[in-house]
Amino acid sequence: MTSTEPGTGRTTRQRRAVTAALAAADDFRSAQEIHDQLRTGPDSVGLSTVYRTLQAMADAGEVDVLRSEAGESVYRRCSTSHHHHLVCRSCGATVEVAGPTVERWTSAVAAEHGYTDVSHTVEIFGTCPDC
Amino acid sequence: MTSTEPGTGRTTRQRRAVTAALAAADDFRSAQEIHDQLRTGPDSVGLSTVYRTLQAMADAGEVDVLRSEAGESVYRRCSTSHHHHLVCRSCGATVEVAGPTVERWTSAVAAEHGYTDVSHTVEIFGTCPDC
DNA sequence: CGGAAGTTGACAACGGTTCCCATCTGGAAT
DNA sequence: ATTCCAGATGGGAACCGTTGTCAACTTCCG
Ligand SMILES: [Zn+2]
Ligand SMILES: [Zn+2]
Ligand SMILES: [Zn+2]
Ligand SMILES: [Zn+2]
Repeated sequence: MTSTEPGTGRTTRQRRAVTAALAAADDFRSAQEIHDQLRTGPDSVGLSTVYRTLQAMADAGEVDVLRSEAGESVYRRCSTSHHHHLVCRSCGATVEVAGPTVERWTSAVAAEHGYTDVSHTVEIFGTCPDC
Repeated sequence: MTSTEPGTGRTTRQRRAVTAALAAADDFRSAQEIHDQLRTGPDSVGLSTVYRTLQAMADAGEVDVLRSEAGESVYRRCSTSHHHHLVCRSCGATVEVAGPTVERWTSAVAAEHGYTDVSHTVEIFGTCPDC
C-alpha cells in the first residue's frame, strides 16, 4: 500500500471511450452527458463505469473537476500544471488561465492570518466574445 | 414586477429562529445542521422552512453561500461588501478577506480574453493557527 | 490455454434539496 | 378587538446526482 505508482489499471474499451469523449470536448462535461453521448454510439458504457473512470482520472490529475452551479461535477481534459478557468456562462467556452499574481495573493493572505497548508479555488465567469 | 423593494416577507417565529441561529454561529452551517439545532430547542422549525428561509436570505444578500466539498450548501452571516473566505479545513474557522489585488487580476484576465459581464469565485483553505 | 485479479453494468440505496398541498397565522383593514 | 386572506408552514413524497452491490465478464500473466 501507498505505492509510489498505484498503477493505472487495465486498458479497457470503456475507459478508452470515456477518455476519447473527454479529449474530443473542449468544455466541461458532466458524467451523465458523457454517458448519454456514448450510449447512442457503438461504444456504450455503463453509467457506473463512467463515474468510476472520471473519478480515477481526476484522482490521477488527468482531468480538472469543478462543480457546476447546479451542483453536478463536471470534468475537462486540462494541462497538468496549476491553473484556473475562465468560463463563458452562456456557451461554456473555457480558457485556462494562470499567473503568479493570484497565487502570491492567496499565499500572502493566508500567511497574514497564520494559516498554513494552504490551497485555493479560483474560477472566473463571464460572457465570451462570441456570445 | 422588478420592484425596487421586493418585500422582505412576514416576520414569523421560524424566520427569527433561523436568523438567530445563523447570527450565533461564526462559521458556515448547512440547512440540516440548523434544522437539527433548532429541533432540539423550543423553536423547532420544519426543514422545508429552513431551506426556504436560507435561500431567501441568500437571494437578499444577507448571507454568503458556498458549497462544501461534500456537495452541500453552507451558509454564513457576513458583511455585505464584496469579500472572499479563508477557511480552516479542520475546525471551520472563517476569516473574511478582501483586497483589490485579486479583483484587479480577475478583471484583467477576463478583459485580456474579451470576456465581459465578469464574476468570480475565490476561496482559500488552510489550517488555522489554533489547529 | 487456464485462471486469478481486475473490471463492468443493471439496479438498489443514499443524501441533499425541492415540490406539493392541506393547514395555519401575521397583520392590515375595519 | 375581530375579521379575513395572502403569505407562510411542515410533513412527506418526489427528484436527481452520485455511490454501493455483486454476479457475470474480460484482461493478461504464466
Ligand atoms: Zn483546467
Ligand atoms: Zn492558483
Ligand atoms: Zn462572507
Ligand atoms: Zn472578489
